Parts: sequence; structure tokens; C-alpha cells
Amino acid sequence: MKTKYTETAEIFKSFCDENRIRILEMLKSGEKCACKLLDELNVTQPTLSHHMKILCDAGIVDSRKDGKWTYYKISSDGKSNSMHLLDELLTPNSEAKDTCGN
Amino acid sequence: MKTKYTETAEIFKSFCDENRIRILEMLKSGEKCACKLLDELNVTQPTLSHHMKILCDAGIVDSRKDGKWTYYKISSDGKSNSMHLLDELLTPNSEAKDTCGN
DNA sequence: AATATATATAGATAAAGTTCTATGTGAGGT
DNA sequence: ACCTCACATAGAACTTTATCTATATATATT
Repeated sequence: MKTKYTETAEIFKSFCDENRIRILEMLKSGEKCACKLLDELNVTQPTLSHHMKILCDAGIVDSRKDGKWTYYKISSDGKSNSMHLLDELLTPNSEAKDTCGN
Repeated sequence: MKTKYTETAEIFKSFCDENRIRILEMLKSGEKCACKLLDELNVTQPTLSHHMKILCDAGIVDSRKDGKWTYYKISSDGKSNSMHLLDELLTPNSEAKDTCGN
């Protein structure tokens, strides 16, 4: 069974690898094809493919095939979803104090 | 050398483990001492300690010692910093298209 | 059809992360 | 002083993740 915690963790895994962060930074300037991303990263093609799968599966990046090429871009839904999740996770919801007096 | 990518990844590592997500959810209702967190998680005390160190080192959680006890709470600076980082990472900054025509 | 190119998948390996047991440390209480 | 309780650290076992090489697939191009 996949808990809600697992799902949240899946999404944030997108952001805890250096190369995926580099990829996202590249995509900030717009849609890019895999070959272009590959040019700028010091990884092999299968490694890039692995990272793109993680980003796409998490919904952070959208992909589109055009002939031989695959283009990737940041998903605006993925962005708002993850921003919302993070906000939700870090926003205190009450002031119930705990003094360990139990 | 620690790149900016490494640092960003460090911070987001806070959110990619199920147990750390559970911990953060518990802290949403206010400051809690380690013993209380331990009660509600199915992990040993050293494992909790490990997770708290990751959360504190990332600046997401603040800790405070009071006698024998250590209290943890979500850091509002940590929150705004990580929200800002995520927003920055996922906000497109131009519409430069790339048609792989290079 | 044969070939070349872009990407994906499979499988192996290595590095990183999580978790445990055992032990250390430091703060109170008796 | 001694003991107990809360937490941290050390080190080992296990799991997960990242990365590579080799290969498959799918889309042009000739």
C-alpha cells in the first residue's frame, strides 16, 4: 500500500538530487529536448533518462514526443501541487504546546 | 566543495523520507519533545535522533534544550527559505524555445 | 530494406541513506 | 557519589538510489 507519506516523499525526491536540480534549472528557460540537457550534464544518456522518468512520474516535468526527440518542460500543475504540499507540511495549524509533562 | 546544487538538495532531503514527513506533520500542531515524537513513530530512539539531525541541519526544524529534554519545532525561516527555493526552482524565467535544431 | 539517431530498458555495481544494537554523555533526582 | 532518564554517537546490516555498459525500440533518412 502506498501511504500519503510515500506519495509526498516521491514528489520531493525530485528535488533531492543535484543533477535533477540542474535539470530543473535548465528547464526554467523553457522547453528543452533530452539531447540538449544531455549536452550540459556530465552523465550518460541512460542516466539522464532515469532522472527524467523520476521527474515526470512525480508530475514535476511534462514530456512531449516529436519524431525522434522528446521535449521536457516544467509542469505548472506540478509546481503548484508541490508548492502547496510544502506549504501544507510546514504551516503550523494551532498553538497546542507540549511540555513533555505526560 | 559544496555547490549550490548540493545545498539545495540537502534542504529538500528533509522532505523525501516518510518518517520525516510524519515528524513534520506532528510538529505542525506545535513544539514537541523528542520523547513525544518517539511515541508516535515506529522507530528506535537513535533513528529518531538521526532524522532530527537531518531536519535541524537543513534549517527546517529548530531545537531547544530544557533540562533533559529537547524540544523541536518547525522553523519559520526554514519554511520561507525552502518555499522560496522551490518557487525559484520551478518558475520559468523566459520563453526561449529550443527546437533541438542545433 | 538498411542505416543512423534519439531515447528507453535491463542488469550490474557502487554510493548513499535508513535502521538497528551497543555505548557514550549530560542533566536531574535520591 | 550514585543512579536514572533523555538524547547523541559509533558502527554494522540492509535497502534504496545513482550510475554505468550493453542492448532494445522507435523514428527518420537514404
